[in-house]
Amino acid sequence: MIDVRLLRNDPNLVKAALARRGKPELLVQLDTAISLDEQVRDITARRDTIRARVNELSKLVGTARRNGDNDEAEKLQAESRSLGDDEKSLAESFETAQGQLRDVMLRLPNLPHPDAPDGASDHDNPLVIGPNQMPASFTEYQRIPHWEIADELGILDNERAVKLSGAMFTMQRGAGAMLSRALCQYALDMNADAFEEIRPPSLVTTATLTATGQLPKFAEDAYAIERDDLWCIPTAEAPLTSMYAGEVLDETQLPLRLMAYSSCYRREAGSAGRDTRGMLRAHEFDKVEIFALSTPETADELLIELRDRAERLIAGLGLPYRIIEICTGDMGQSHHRSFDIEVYAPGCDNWLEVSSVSWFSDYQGRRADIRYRKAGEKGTHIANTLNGSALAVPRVWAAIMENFRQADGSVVIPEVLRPYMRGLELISPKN
RNA sequence: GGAACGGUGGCAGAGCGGACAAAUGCAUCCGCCUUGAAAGCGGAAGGCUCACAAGGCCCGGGGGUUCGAAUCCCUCCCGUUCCGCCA
Repeated sequence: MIDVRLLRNDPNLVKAALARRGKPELLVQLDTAISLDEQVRDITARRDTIRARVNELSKLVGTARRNGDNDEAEKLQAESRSLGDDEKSLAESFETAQGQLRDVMLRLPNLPHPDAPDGASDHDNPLVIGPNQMPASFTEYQRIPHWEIADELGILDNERAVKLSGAMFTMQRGAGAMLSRALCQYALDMNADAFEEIRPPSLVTTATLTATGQLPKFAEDAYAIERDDLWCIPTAEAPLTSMYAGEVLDETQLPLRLMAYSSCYRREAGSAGRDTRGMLRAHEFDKVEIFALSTPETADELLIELRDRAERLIAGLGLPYRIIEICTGDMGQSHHRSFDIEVYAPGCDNWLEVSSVSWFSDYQGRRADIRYRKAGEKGTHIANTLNGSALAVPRVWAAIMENFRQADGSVVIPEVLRPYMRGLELISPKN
């Protein structure tokens, strides 16, 4: 959520920042929020005046009763009772206006960082790093899509996955399954120097998904378990962010670095029919997420740290990659500033988004109510959140297939993964 | 899932219709004392809203009764113990 106070005190600044997202309807929503806020404050003032009088009268009633002055008490009670009706109706108006304001605020996206590049769509995302590790040319035998390669190797069995769960579910087997697990272990081990490993729940409450911004606006994209009022996490970002929800941390605890392996569940409601083959888009996939809670002062450095860590993983695998920055028109709702790492897959002839690293300023922190206290200072501040996919398994898996395929059809396993694959160096059709 | 008992400040824990933002202890901070510390003595400290003050709100969440609710009633959530089920 945007800070309502900022909206109140400097509406033009907020308008200018949101305008950069290039969606005129946002400015209309903004005006709605501003007028609702005025309403709420007006009602609050009137309601509180009445409450103050009722509290005062109640005290007087108590005194009168103790002194045995029952006539006076009756009189005061009558006055208080009549105020009660006004209070009640004002309290109801307050609830209504407050609810409307909250709903509008929850749906408003975050303000882009001043340094985030302007742009209308993903075509305007500037290249920041790379392409790196790009070979001069690709061979014919690398120009095979991974689903064909994997099929030939017998390590991907999507037909049976569909039998079990329906379209857009995948299933790896044998060395393919081992490769998925190896990628996760690799990502976790490479960040264990600074990040505490968490194994979070995969099912979370509505409040948890609201804190990160998936709800209420993007409910269609998430799997809901209605009977128990739970949601399947679309990313470990959700549970990691809400771990400290409602808590007040000490500034010395920050930055707080966490990482988690989890399965991720996405309905992919808006992308039916896209990337249906292979591993590029699935309802369930594995990912290792890295996450940080920080003060606003250190957040920009942390963003680069997280990006560097994600880059190091991809570089370590020897895959061709590049890093782009997300422009204002392509930014996610909660994002303040954001980078994507893309890997080139010669078989698909495509740059695949394998990691997204973002800074959320205090947008999620406010929704989750995560605060910190500075030593020797009164009051609390909202924490900043940052996160990034350290490694999203399926697309990296696919890129490994296509980049490291040999003339004989076998696929070389990147050296860094071999310790996690019982020493296996090569996946060949015989395995 | 069933039963019983609980949920109060950083922690422990009293209060169980009116003077309660809430005793007391521990912890914290500031004085005094001391060479320094401990002990002792005295004092200060909750959060949110808010330019500030005033006012309002906060005793697990929500609703109700009442002139007035931490306190009574309903409901939900969570915890502990016992039973049931179970990897």
